[in-house]
Amino acid sequence: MPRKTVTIRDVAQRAGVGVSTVSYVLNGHDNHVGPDTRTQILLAARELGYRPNAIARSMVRKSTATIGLIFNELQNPLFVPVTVGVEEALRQEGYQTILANADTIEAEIRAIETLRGQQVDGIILMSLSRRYPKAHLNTLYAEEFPFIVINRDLDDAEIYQITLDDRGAGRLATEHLIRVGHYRIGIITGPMADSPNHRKSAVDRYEGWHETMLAHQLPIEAAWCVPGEYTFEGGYQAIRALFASHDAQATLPDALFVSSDMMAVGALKAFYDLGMRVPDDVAIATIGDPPYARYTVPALTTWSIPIAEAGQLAAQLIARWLKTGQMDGERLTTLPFTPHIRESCGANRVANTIEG
Amino acid sequence: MPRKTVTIRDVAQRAGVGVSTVSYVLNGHDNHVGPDTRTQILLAARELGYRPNAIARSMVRKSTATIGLIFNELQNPLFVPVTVGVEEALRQEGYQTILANADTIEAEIRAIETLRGQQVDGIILMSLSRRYPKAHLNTLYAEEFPFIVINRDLDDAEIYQITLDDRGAGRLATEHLIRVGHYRIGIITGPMADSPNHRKSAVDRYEGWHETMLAHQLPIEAAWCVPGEYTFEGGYQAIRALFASHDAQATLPDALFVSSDMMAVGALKAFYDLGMRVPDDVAIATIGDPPYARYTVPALTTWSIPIAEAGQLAAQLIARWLKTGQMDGERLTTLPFTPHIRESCGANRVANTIEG
DNA sequence: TTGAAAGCGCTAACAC
DNA sequence: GTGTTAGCGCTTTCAA
Repeated sequence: MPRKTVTIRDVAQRAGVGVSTVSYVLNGHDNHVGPDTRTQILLAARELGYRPNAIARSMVRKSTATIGLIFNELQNPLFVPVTVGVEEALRQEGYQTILANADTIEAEIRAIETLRGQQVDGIILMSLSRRYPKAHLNTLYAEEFPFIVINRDLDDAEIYQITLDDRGAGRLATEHLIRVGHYRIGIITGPMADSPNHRKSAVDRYEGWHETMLAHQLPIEAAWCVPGEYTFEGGYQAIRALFASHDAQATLPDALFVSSDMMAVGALKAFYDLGMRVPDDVAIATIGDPPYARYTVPALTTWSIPIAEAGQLAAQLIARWLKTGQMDGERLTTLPFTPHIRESCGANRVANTIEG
Repeated sequence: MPRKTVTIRDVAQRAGVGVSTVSYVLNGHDNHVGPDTRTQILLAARELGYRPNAIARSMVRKSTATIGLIFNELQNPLFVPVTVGVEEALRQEGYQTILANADTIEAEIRAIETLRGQQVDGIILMSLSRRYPKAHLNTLYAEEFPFIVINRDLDDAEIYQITLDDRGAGRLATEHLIRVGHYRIGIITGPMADSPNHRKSAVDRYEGWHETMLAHQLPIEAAWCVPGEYTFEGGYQAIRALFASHDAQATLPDALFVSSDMMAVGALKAFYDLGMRVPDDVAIATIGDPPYARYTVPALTTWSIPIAEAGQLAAQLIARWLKTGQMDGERLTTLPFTPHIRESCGANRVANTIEG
């Protein structure tokens, strides 16, 4: 049967003391409480099966030790790693995580209201890398409400943000391809500015590739830049378009920066269907390291998205913010991608040449 | 600057009414409130930027409209779909989701305490399919606290549970293989009872395969049953063990029930390395439909785990429980797996024979 | 139709 | 050292 809830009052009564003493002991503010009183109280609490009511505590403390995590696009594969990163880091700092989904800006505004109504101490917003209206964020900021934005294309020097260095990733991947001995390097892009599904990361990765090609004075063929929308299908079709239906005497790239893992898997399938071998006929470098990236044939050489780290960092920052009551340090942190060199770029060609 | 929090009192004052009237109006219990009083109140609330304090409300209502979701193993790929299923369904019912991680039973007990301390209205436990101590669940049950357990090997007729029909899935996959024309069907098993990482699902899937083979009077060779631990490596090694190092005159299976998707990917790679073709040389049916299952070469024929549905159902059940104040209906619901027939079992052999 | 007032369970001055 | 008490912001009798 549902036992009547045990309150601090019951404990006090049972221990034969006042409620405040119980409160002190239970909260560890008991330097000034006699040791036997203390024992009595602890005992009484145990016997009664007392469970502190966090809600009541929150009300007087005006802090709930919970923070809200708002994400848009549940189906986004980045959702897991952020949530994990946030949840773990927050738990270590003594905070609970409340989840809120928000597919649109209106929903986001509503979620923020709800979360604030629930008196969360802070909010972490996990986004697609895309530009959104930001009036509601400015309001939050003006009210000095603690919040951190991850991976949003946000043009604001004041709001605390964590972004991912997609441009750097494009650079690194392209440089790796060059280092390994390629110079005819094409790119399969994600949803660029002209796509309805536009992501800033697609543009950034493209720019990383582009500036690296420029820096190395490598040829940039317009035909070697094919859109793939970050999807398996897109990657597949991009390869078909590039390799299957080309002019017979056209030069083709011998390496590809495929700017997302899903597209890379599509590309792999396309090459398989085309009877071309990766990395022998064409090398592939990509971005994003889902669990299966190491199990494709060949395993993908890729740069992983530091999204769990972003979640973790956001959690730590906000925890510090709440503890110190103010925010210091950089407003914008940009996290680097991590390389995972596997098989899809092959061994170093230059080295091979020398050795063999 | 952080505006001082606006309370119902402020609104009442500004509207020139009592707090209770404001409360009535704000909660829609205003049949008996004069229309202009009503308007005044709404106006005042808007002007002041009033935001109801859910914590304070919870305290008096003794209900927080939040439910806790406890999962063990954050890295479990099933985590996303459950969370999504739970969160979406709960949101529709007007509840918030609080996340809690708990890798061990001790952590689970603690998480339950914390969550109850936070006055969640109910708890959903998402588990590995494994047997755990359950005393703490019995306590919960005895206290009539609303909670639902998903996917735990729980021997209890009273606790509300949702389980997944792994055995049926094993049956379905094996039957499909038979239907398509195979009868020498081996199995790669997951962590069975003898594994330190034991999962009940592994045993169930095995049994599904076993009883189907029996039912069809098909040969069951001990050598065709190889353990793979549900991992890529395990799947890979299992195939090597089975096909690479066999006695020359030994008969080999022409089809395999690979009881998890990850192992199937490992198997695919092993067959590739062995120079064997799937499904031509050997057909593969598997369990679990991660996003990449359709993008492998060949695409996997598989039965997807109804885990999002389980989350959704759990959410709906618990919402109903909370609304009606009691639980009715079945204590145990077992959810079926859904087939995704793709390429790894090949076309129907019998049909091929007839046609060609 | 409306308002005053009594708590919900807890914390933290403040008094003893 | 320990107890009394005043709220935190809200809902909901109960009177008016």
